[in-house]
Amino acid sequence: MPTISDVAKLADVSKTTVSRVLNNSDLVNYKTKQKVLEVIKELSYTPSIIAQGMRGQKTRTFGVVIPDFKNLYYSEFLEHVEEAARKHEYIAIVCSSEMDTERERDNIDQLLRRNIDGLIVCWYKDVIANRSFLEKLARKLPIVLMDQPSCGLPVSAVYSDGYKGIKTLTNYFIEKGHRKIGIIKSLDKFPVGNIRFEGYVSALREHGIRVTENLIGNADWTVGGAFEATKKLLMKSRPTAIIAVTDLMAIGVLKCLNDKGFSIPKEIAIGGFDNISLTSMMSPSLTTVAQPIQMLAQKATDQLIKRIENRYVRNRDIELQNRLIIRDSTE
Amino acid sequence: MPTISDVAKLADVSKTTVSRVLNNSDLVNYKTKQKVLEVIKELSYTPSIIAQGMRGQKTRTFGVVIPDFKNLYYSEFLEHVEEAARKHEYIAIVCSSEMDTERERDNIDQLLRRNIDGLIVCWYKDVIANRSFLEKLARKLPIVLMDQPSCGLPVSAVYSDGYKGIKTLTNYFIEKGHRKIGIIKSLDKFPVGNIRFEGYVSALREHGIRVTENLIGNADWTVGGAFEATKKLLMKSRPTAIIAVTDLMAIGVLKCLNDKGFSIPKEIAIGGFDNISLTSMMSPSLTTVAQPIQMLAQKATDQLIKRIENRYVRNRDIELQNRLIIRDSTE
DNA sequence: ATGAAAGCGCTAACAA
DNA sequence: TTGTTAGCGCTTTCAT
Repeated sequence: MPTISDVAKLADVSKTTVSRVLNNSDLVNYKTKQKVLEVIKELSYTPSIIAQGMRGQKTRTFGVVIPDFKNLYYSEFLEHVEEAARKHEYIAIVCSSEMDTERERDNIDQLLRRNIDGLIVCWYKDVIANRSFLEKLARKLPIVLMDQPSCGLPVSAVYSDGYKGIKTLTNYFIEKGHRKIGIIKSLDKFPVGNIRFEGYVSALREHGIRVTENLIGNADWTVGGAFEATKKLLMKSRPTAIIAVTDLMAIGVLKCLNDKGFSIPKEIAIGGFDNISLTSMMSPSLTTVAQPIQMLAQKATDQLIKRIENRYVRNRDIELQNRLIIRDSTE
Repeated sequence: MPTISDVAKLADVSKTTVSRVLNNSDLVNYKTKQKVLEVIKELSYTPSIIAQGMRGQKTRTFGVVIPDFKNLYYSEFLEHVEEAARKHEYIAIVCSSEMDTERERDNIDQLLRRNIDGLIVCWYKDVIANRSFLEKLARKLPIVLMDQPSCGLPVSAVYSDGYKGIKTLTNYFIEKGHRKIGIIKSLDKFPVGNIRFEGYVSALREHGIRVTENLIGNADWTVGGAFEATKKLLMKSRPTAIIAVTDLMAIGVLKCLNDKGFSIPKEIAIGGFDNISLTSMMSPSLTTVAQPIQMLAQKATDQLIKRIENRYVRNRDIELQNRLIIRDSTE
């Protein structure tokens, strides 16, 4: 790889002049500039961002940590983050923790050591329990937290309201006459999942429907996990509708119901959350609460870059609307 | 972020000594080492890989370019690449070109400017047509080409034999008595897709079955594309089995057949390629040619890192075996 | 309008 | 066993 010195030598100018040309300074004579540009082209030279970063403390690179590459919600998210980053000539380094906390911290360490300018954190873990970790991190560089509000932490946050989303979906089922509505929620204390679950509880309560333990299944965030959870749930009860707190899990629910020979939506209806593109390609296609994934990604990226480039930009919570999309898995 | 100088000052030694401690040199007194380690811990200092790279020309970072984040084959591939990279304390920067050539070159440029040590290229584009581009690239850094042989290019390659895979699948259908076997292949001249298609052609020929245009559908590599292609195909003919050259596309085929009310596999059987984890979660579960995705990822990463760390390691083609997995989409 | 020199954080060659 | 010095590729004073 040619360096700025190579260019300088060939163009018979100083490194400074080359640097000026690169940065479009107007303190350089037209002819000189042309000559330098020619040499740059000839050597197909591009400045090393690493070296630039070394000097200027900025690498035009930010990190993205996600829990799981195989969750299509993140696939679509990443696709849009990448696109948004490109527009600003930034590049994203993506790390997946595969749902392992230690691995996640490790990944973040590795990213920090590579002088990233900022970080987008996709987490379904408990923000509060990780408060001090996040606070320490936020002191080092701008952070955007995805899919949940910032809860007073010194970070920006971008999300849609999972509580409202699942509540709307549940209300829809209730309006359609369903009374025995099952739900496949997430294990443990993952606020992203819990908040959605709370929406379900609230909708039932408001309609005077009792929340019963045997209509509630617990699963990790995978298709297979939801499949198993649904199996268990069906041994305890016979709902007329099942909600999954993510589309990926809804696919597992669907598989289980299909295997057992239930007619969908006639015998059991299904609703999901996210609106990943695959939902429309299931049989039957899945009713879901659509998150504006592209907009979420774009807002997150834009907000992060704004904070990186201007230290006076303040953190903020950006809430976007989700909306119910009715498909064939409900009547 | 604290620097090596901060540590040196606080520990009252030189930067060199700190550096020695960091790199486990044994030329440092035990007590000094303890003191330095203490300070390192106190400041929670980690050396900047950027600065290390600036000096030593290595960043322990490699690039991965893929065509599409939403193809679960790549999701799974990435998951395993990440894991393999971690073992060597490398980190991968992933860029998706979203099937856009210009964007891909752009991404590669951006990666190069960040001093990556090597590059894994997932391509279904024509290697030959891009020969000079790849040759130039390979002169700059070690390259591993995925999913197709190196065709004499100065790169390493890791793949399983798509020709043999689809041929095996096709033969299986033929043995089961199928004669009208449709195929959804990829658009244009994408060798990865074409090679698989050739396996289909060869199997038919060997059994004296004519290859008919109206049993062949063309699609991009998406679920939706395959869905449309299947629709078209069914207007021209009524196969008893349909092969898709990727599982993702098989999902599109399945959706189309389900929509039309065909009983699977009784009226029409389906076969795919890749064995992404979702295949077992479709209804019915999909018969497919399993690529050893994890092993492919691991071999690719290991080979790349070997080449990075020892310039005398030679490029090689690594071919792994795929195998047919029978599930419910075929009898 | 141009260039020389210093310095970003680190390591390696050389000296002590 | 430890430290001094130089330099990786770049930008930014500060001179000229």
